[in-house]
Order: sequence, then structure tokens, then C-alpha cells
Amino acid sequence: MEWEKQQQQQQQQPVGPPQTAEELNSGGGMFVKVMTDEQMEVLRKQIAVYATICEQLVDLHKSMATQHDLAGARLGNLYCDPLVTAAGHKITGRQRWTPTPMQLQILERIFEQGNGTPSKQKIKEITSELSQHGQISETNVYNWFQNRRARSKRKQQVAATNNTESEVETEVESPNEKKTKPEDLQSHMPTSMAEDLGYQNPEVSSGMHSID
Amino acid sequence: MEWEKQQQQQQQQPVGPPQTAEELNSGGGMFVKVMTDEQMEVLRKQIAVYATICEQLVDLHKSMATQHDLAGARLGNLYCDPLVTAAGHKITGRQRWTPTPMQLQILERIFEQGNGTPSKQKIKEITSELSQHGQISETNVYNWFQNRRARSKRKQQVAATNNTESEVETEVESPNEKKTKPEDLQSHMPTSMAEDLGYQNPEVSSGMHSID
DNA sequence: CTTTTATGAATGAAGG
DNA sequence: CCTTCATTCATAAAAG
Repeated sequence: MEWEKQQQQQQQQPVGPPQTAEELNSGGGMFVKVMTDEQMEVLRKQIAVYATICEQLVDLHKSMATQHDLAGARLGNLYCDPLVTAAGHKITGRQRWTPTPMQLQILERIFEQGNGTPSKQKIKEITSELSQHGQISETNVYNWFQNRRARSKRKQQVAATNNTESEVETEVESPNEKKTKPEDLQSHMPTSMAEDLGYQNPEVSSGMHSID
Repeated sequence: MEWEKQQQQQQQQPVGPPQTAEELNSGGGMFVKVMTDEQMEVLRKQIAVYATICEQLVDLHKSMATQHDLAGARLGNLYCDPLVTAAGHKITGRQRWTPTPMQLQILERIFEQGNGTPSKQKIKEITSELSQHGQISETNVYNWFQNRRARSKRKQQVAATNNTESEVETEVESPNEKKTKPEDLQSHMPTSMAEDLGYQNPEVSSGMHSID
């Protein structure tokens, strides 16, 4: 994995760790490993892989057992991120940046200025300026402009579509505009596979829970 | 278990107080996740559990199935069958390739092996192998490696924006980029943290026979 | 508290 | 390779 190249911090960090860390620390000047977002991302993915595979297998198993085959509708939205939102508080680390009103105003102004070219150098400058009004990184700025532009563009398209074409016929550019109900045929609410399989393992369970 | 959380259907996260995050954010502090060795161990165990469950499920499945594996195998890449003919106009369901978890894992493993040179021949091999786990083309593989590397690299150089405990700074300039704001980018000395969360774990495996 | 919306971030693909 | 764009995912914020 690529966290081999990531940083390692050694310190007492009061952020979030459960009792376990507490114990270790009080046990006598402990080194605490710190995971970066990327490290966690990788880990999360790896776990997600297994989770998904298990999910699929269980699903498959059920289908066979009950002579169901079908399921085309629900299979479509397979995605592998059961971990983060699920058990993930302690593991979850993703916090997303939220621009302060001040930052937003500045960004908006720059965007309007028409210099629609957020060059690399420019990003640095902007970031620097904005950091006076709150925590921010170059990536944040970069993403913001990307998103801003993309969404602005998209709105243009939609508006144009509404004006020129009253019909819902030859819509080629950006197909599904989710101005309506985004709830189509989704929400395959995966059930707990372990329970269905009657699987239970005290040792493992406790191990998993101690992460929480 | 609670990995049953899926996409789109988002719910409130009762565990991570957003206020805290916001405070930290505004305060200019960095988000760090602390992990003790023990926690790491727990995580490893969890992964091992998944691995074992998968193995057992596969075995179970094999012993029961005759050749009904299409549903599960194609899970990751089945698109929009039910929708296409609905409105008469072109509904492009999904047009871009999405790696199945299994494919992702394989790719990730290859990537981490360090043989950072995905030669033409190699691409073919990989594609061939991956196609056993879902629809894929050589272009997909090629792009994946390109993106993976590029993004990994970028993350490297941005990794330490707000590092509280880095004491050793080895200034690493990007070849085609100059740094004008000393406080913006900081390079640090990455340390190897965890080799591999290899999922082989006999002890856990031994405790998991109850699936049958 | 639950559901919906707005938007930051991740990522496959294309261009140069 | 590196940058840019388009699309999608996940979540903070807003609405109910």
C-alpha cells in the first residue's frame, strides 16, 4: 500500500480515540500512530472490498436459495462504501471543508471576474489570501473552482434546454437532470449478511466493536 | 453489523458531532486520526474477518452452485437495463467504467508492487486478469494507472499542509512548480507505518467455521 | 429526528 | 506524464 510513504506522527492527540488509546498512553509515554486521510482511505477501501464481496455473495446465495434470480433492478447500484457511514466514527476521518461566508464572498468575486482560468499560481495566491479568514488549502480552492465552473455550465445547459425545447425528445447532452425525484430505483438496502447466515463469532465481534 | 449503509440514502450521523469538527476547522487545526497499535491490530482483524467470510462464502457457494454465478459476478457493472426503452429518447445510463471491488484490489496491489511501469504488454496481462472480475478494457487499466500515479504524487506534495508534529522538513521542490508561499506547502519526511494489512490471519480464521 | 438539497471531494477519461 | 473536464459519491446544511 502506499501509506508507506505517508507521514507518521508521534504525539498525544486528544482527538477522538477511544479508551484504548487512553490506556496505552497512561501506560507510559506512548507513541501514537496517526493516520492520514489517504491512509484511511486506502484502508477503508480494502475493507470495503471485502464487505462488498460478502454482500454480493450473500445476495447471490439468497437468490439461489429462494429460487429468485431477477434482481436486475437492485443490482445496478452496487457501490462499495459500506464502511465509512456505517461503523465508521472512529475510523471515519473525512471532514469536509466548508467555506466561511467571507471566503465564499471572495471566491465568488474572483470567479465573477471572468478570469475563468484558475492557474496553479493563482490558486496559491487565493489560498493564501483566504487562509486569513479561516482554514483552507489549495486543494479546497482548486475543487471549488472546478465545481463552480462545472455547475455553472450545467445550469446554462438546463436553462437553454428549457427555452429552446419544450419537448422531452432529443435530449442528448446531459441526460438525467435530477430536478425531479432522484429516487428512482435505488435503495437496495443491504441486509446484514452475518445475521442471515447465522454467523456469529464473539471474539471477532468484540474485536470489531472495540474500534467504535 | 452495520455496513449495510448504502449510497444516496444519506442519514444523519449521530456519532460525529459536526460542531466539534467545525470548531477544529475554524481554529486552524488539522484533522488527525490517531491510531494505536492496538487499534491497528483490531482493524487488521476486521479485514481478516472479511477475508475469511469471503473465503467461506465462496466455498459454500461453490458447493451449492452449479453455474448460477452470473448475478454475483456481474454485479458491479450492470447498467440501466430497465430504463433504456422507457421514454424513447436516449438514456445513457452510465458510460464510464467503474472498477469492481475485486478489480480495484488487484489493481491496487499491482500498483503498490512498485513496478511503476505499466508497459503495453503488462497492461494486456492485467486487463486479461481483471476481465475475469468484470467488464474492462486495456484503456481502462491504462487510465487507472495514470490517474493513480498522478494523484498519489500530488497528494504527496500536499500531504503536510498543517502538520503539528513534523520536525524534520526536507524541502522537496516540485520540478515544474515553484513555491512562493513558504507557509503553504510543506514537505515532510514520510515514514513507513504499516507494511501491509495482509488479511491472512490464521487465528481469526480458525475462529470462523460457524458459517457452515 | 428524518428527508431533501447543496456542495466538497473523488475519479474515469480526454487533451496536450 | 500533467492538466482539465464530466460525472458521481458522500455529507454538511437546510427543510420538514
